[in-house]
Amino acid sequence: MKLSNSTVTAPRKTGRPLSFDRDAALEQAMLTFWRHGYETTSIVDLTTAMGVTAPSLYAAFGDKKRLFLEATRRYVGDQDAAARAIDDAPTAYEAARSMLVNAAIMYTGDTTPKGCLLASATASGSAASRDVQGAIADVRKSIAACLEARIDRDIANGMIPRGTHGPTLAGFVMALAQGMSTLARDGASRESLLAIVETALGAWPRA
Amino acid sequence: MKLSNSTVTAPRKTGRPLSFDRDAALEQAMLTFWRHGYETTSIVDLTTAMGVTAPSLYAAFGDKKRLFLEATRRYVGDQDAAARAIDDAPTAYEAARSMLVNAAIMYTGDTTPKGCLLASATASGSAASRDVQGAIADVRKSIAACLEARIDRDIANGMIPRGTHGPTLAGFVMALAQGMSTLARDGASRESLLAIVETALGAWPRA
DNA sequence: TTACTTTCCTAGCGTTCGATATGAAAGCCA
DNA sequence: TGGCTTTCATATCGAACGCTAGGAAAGTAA
Repeated sequence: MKLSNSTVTAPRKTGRPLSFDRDAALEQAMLTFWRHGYETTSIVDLTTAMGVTAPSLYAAFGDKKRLFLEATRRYVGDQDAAARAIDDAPTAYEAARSMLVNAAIMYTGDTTPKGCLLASATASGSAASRDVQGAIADVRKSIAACLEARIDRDIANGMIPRGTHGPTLAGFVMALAQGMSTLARDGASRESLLAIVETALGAWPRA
Repeated sequence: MKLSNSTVTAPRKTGRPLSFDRDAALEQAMLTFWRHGYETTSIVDLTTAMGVTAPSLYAAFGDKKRLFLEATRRYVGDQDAAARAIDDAPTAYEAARSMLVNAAIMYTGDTTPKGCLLASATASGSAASRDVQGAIADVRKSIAACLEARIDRDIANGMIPRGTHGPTLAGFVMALAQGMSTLARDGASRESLLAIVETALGAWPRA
């Protein structure tokens, strides 16, 4: 299941070359949105973090909304390995486990903001940014659908009891992952989140 | 365990009386912050919803920050019954269950915004509002502490296996509650959240 | 060198932000 | 009635917002 779209940037042939590393600037933008959210990050916050002036930002990324969506694709791309792990895991249980463990680790990095960009950056916002909120919600839903599909495979294979409701089990894992983001933002340690994951997996349906 | 502070408003003796219902205006402010978040709600949004001009808002509530904190106290007050239910529940299991069920119901009301104000209103924000984010985090932590104390009682009473780690179990319940807010914002139905709660409770430690 | 293309920086656009000065209006109390 | 207190509506304030016009600068292509 595909979670991210890759943007192919056409190489320039003439004209003055870019004086900054577009990829590194996007990384800084992603980190800034991750830390401070979409609407609550200003253009000045971004230009400061990216080391770029406002006109350069707009020339390279369009506008604030498109920069955020591209930063989000980059963030999700960091989780593509986890997405493949969902499909390729030996069982849906192992898929959910690795997904939650990876989340616990990613939310508590030393060199990155705490929590999850998808959980916090558009958790609230004005009516003017409803489209952006919806775009991030769609990313969450695609992850849930990926997990749900893996769970349904195990239900069909009999590795999960027949009576199990796939959407509920997937929703349970998603809710836990999103909620762990709040705990991480509140200062929870990586170990405490990993312990919560182990406890949560006790709810996995057994034959 | 106490979760909210009540503000006693001294009754006026002289002067022109208030032309609006302060309590009803606060209710509308609370609903607006609930729907759109703290920083992403403007003063114009508030004055429109409250039916009050800006100078009246500032005279009655101080400033935006104090209005939000008072609105938050009002929101938490709506959950005081649930907080007492935690302490008075026959078991920690029943406390967690009623807390999660109440959350699922509260997050999916027909006449209120979806999700949880405590989970979304300050999920992200600029550095300028770090104090407000911290205040809301403290409310979350006090709820977690309340639940954790109830769990510890059951561990001491032997109603929960001795090896159980109270903070982890409380954190698990908190993470689920916070994460269900995201699902509710994404359109999850009340029934789906209640089903997730039932699944999650399968992780509760058994003797 | 001379066009041509593209990015660079400076400065500032119009709008919205949170918050307020000001004086009239509306109630108590003498 | 005449103070006195407090709230009212009008009209902003300076700062920050997202965004861009305009011309110099730096590269390629002829």
